[in-house]
Amino acid sequence: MAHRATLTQVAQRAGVSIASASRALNGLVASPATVDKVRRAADDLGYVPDASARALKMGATGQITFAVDDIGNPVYVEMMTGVQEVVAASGFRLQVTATGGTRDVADVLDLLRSMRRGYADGLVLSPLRVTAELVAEIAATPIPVVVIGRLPDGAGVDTVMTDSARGVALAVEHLHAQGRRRIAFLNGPGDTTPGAARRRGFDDAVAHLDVVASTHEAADFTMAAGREAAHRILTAAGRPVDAIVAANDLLAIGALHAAHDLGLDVPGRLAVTGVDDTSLAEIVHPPLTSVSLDSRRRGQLAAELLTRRIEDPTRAPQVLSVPPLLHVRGSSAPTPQAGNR
Amino acid sequence: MAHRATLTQVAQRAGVSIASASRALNGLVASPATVDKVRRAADDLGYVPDASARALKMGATGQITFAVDDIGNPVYVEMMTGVQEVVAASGFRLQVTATGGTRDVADVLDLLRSMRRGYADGLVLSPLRVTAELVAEIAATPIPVVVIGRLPDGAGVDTVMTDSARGVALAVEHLHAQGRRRIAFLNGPGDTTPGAARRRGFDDAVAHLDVVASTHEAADFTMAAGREAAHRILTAAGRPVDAIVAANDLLAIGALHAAHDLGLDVPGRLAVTGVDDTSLAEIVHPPLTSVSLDSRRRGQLAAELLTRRIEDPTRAPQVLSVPPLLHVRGSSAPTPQAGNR
DNA sequence: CCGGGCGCTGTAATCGTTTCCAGGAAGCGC
DNA sequence: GCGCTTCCTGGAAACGATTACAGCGCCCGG
Repeated sequence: MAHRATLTQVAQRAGVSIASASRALNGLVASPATVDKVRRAADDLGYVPDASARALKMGATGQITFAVDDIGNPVYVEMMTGVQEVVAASGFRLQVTATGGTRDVADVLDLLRSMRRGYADGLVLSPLRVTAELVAEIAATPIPVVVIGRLPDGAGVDTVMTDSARGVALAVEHLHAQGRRRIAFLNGPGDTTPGAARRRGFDDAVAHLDVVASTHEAADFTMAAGREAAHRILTAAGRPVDAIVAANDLLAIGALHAAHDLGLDVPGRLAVTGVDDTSLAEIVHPPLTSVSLDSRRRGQLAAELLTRRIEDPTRAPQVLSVPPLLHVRGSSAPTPQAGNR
Repeated sequence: MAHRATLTQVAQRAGVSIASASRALNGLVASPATVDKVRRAADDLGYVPDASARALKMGATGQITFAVDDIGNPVYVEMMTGVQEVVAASGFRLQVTATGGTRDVADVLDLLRSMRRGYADGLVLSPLRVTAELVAEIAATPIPVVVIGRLPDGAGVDTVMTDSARGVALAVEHLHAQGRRRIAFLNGPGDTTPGAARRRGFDDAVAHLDVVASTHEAADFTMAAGREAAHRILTAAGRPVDAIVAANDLLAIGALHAAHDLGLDVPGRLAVTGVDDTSLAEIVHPPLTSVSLDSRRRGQLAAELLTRRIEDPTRAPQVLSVPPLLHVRGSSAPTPQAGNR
């Protein structure tokens, strides 16, 4: 807990003015002799420039904020990794803020408002729910914002999206090709952006296929909610479903558990697919077929958009998209009798 | 991207001096009339105080940094959650920095040095490896640091530890009580702090038990490394082991996979236990018996120590400890046919 | 020998806040 | 009416850095 040296002290010790000291340290015009003296003095004192003072003077903090709704979900961890990679490479520091639970949209508004204090030079945001208020607040934020997700058309904000509707369709088509004909869709809350998109994808996909389809909503994008909802699906009266398409990996894993609880063989009696292709997909048994939306890549792209916009705030807003990709694993294996486990 | 209003503008609009404006907004002495005028002006202009300027003047940023080695491990996510809870409640903002991969200790030193720039008012650190250099650098850091883990005695740093050696012993004793007698310890890198402690715990525990014990090291605290090492353990010549004690959940899950690859029934032929009791333990099948070190609680405690020290930097350094707790689940069920859960 | 240009330096202003200090206007008791 | 306290206010100095500007010495050509 030693005390910090200031530029004034360095200048004093080197016997020059603070202006010269600053110039010497920043590689601006200065005689070799001065540079040498100042360098030595700075080293002796262990001088490091103060971030707040520099930020105040320069009008830039060198920080970027990533706001995430639910740190518990590995998806966001992966996104964060992607963001961090790019952000660190550009010389920024990453600041992560958890905007509370999934239920509260007020939190993220608070965050946006607090950004006006100038904590960071840019913000990456991945909101679960998009309201008009949110869009307005983003527009009013004095620093560049990049959204991972989907905003209303013409929002004029840099965005990285993915076609998760198409992703769900990929899963449905895959299951259909494997001969599954009674497919249930296990969605998260329908009023969230991903919930709405994935439901649309499911509906569109089943519309032109000869399958018996049904849709169900879990209370949350969590494993517990998925397990509970899957129980309902699997114990409902009538002919049993032979496949569950879950809107995300956590829900899918909940479905795997429900199947196990009920003694249903996966993939023999029931196929299950997830979305996000998180690390969890390879951890469970049977390994989970899942649609990758490449969260890490989305994080990288978002960070790139952001750093580019910080450099040149006049750029036209850009919308990038990452295509979904189906990863087939054991949970949707073609034939029952392959019988792993 | 509207431009930001400054206190000067607010004061002008309210027709008072900036001193009065500042006082009015901060609830210091000011007449009701002034407060009213200033409030109104501030609202009109959408004024929010600038963080950098305030930080410069006050010498405090209102930020706390949490440095984590490996965001991929759910343990750290849980710790982060705990830290965030306390930190947010105290009015600080949390900044998370990933200090690269597990292999590089230089990173965390860089981070510590960069803290001297005054980015934050405090730092929570959970280092995987502790070197003399690290301890020295911590001592030289101008802001309070709290370490989650274990430092050399007398380091004089606030610390939150857990008795992970005892934790491993709990697992061993449990397995012994269930009748397991040929127990393998699946450790991560032995040169890490947790690796060393857990190995010690294992050695001590088996020393006074009638078991055949062996120790093995995986390259990393990851599932892939655990699977690979467990393969070696399970295919070694001689009488087969009937239990694997893994040094963490990821390794344990790797072992579950290896067992499955080899067609070994868990818990029938082989019991497996993990450490950390992460959310993954309940995701796998059979659910993993694991020793909880309550990462979230450790995060909370660390954050509390930190905020308290920030308030009063003269406090004597404190070392807190969280006791390990064994959570028995299916992967170590007593008898194959009991099949609980 | 003198003036212009060049290279380097120091003084001082500035970023947006907070806060010390001095001073003015009331209010009060006498 | 006078002195005192009380309350509020504005001016100005910080915090630690960057940087515009002016000034200094020196070299060089004419």
